[in-house]
Amino acid sequence: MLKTDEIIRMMSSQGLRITDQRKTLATLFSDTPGYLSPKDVYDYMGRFYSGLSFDTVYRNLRVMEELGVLEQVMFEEGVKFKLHCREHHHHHHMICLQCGLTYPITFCPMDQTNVPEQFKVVKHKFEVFGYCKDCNQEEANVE
Amino acid sequence: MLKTDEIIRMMSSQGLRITDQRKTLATLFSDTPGYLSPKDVYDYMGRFYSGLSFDTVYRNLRVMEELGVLEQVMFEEGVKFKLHCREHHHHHHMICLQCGLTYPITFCPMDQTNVPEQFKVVKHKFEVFGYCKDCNQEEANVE
DNA sequence: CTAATTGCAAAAGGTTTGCAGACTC
DNA sequence: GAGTCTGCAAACCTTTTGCAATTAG
Repeated sequence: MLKTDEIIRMMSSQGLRITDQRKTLATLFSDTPGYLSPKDVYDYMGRFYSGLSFDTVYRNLRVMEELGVLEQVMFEEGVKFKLHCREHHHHHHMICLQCGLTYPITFCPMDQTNVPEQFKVVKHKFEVFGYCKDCNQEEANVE
Repeated sequence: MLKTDEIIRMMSSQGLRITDQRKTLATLFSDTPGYLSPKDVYDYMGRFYSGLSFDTVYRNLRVMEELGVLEQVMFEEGVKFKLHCREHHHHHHMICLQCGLTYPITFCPMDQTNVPEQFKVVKHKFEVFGYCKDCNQEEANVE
């Protein structure tokens, strides 16, 4: 995982200015193991910046994504962001529906997929959703 | 694939009224091998109904989805619809980025995925994107 | 004839853009 | 000091909702 100051350094080296908000964003994402929606980010940031506006959050998410610090994924509920994986090998994710935590899946199903003769594969998506150890337990306790 | 009159019958048997628009919708989807966005549908329908409104398109897409005639999938570009697969077995899709055509993939990667001890899997997604035979050829011709 | 469907208008989300003042480097 | 970033306001796009008129069964 990227640490806060690595993120800061990445942004700074690209000519971006390091504002308080961006520091807080860097900390937020380096402390969060999973995906965050723009609203999640806005709510979190709002606790520290009273006059915070949604557009700034969006702008910073975009900037950080274009820079390769964050990666963006489309869920049923909308767009979410997380730190860009630093894994060197191609991999997929197992994602907790409760807390957003992700585990890497090293196995890639493409290796075993029969592609029709003239179909040119460009990309693929393999995602597993469920409840992680902790969230599973919580759920069990509630019942 | 479902044929137009099967779709009509399904809708009718659920107490839905069969309007001209719904007949056209049924035809559109039974003739389309792939995914359509609400806008695609609206544009197509608009050619036949001058006063067409977007909300009616949405309402009908929703109704047909709730009825199980259509299935809805989230792509990067937004929501899209296609005829609900009638395949009996669980399967995945290979999707053409150009024309939206889908091929079924019978192989399911979940069988070979190592799930961490206490992770409870709820659902998964495996999709392959690329260009189908026809669109591949077109692309080749353009170059 | 009755209830479902449609178009219109308007609202509700989510996301983007232009601008002037504030701030980083 | 120059140029970037921020908040504000407003625009934009997609999707939903309430209502009265229309239409299918």
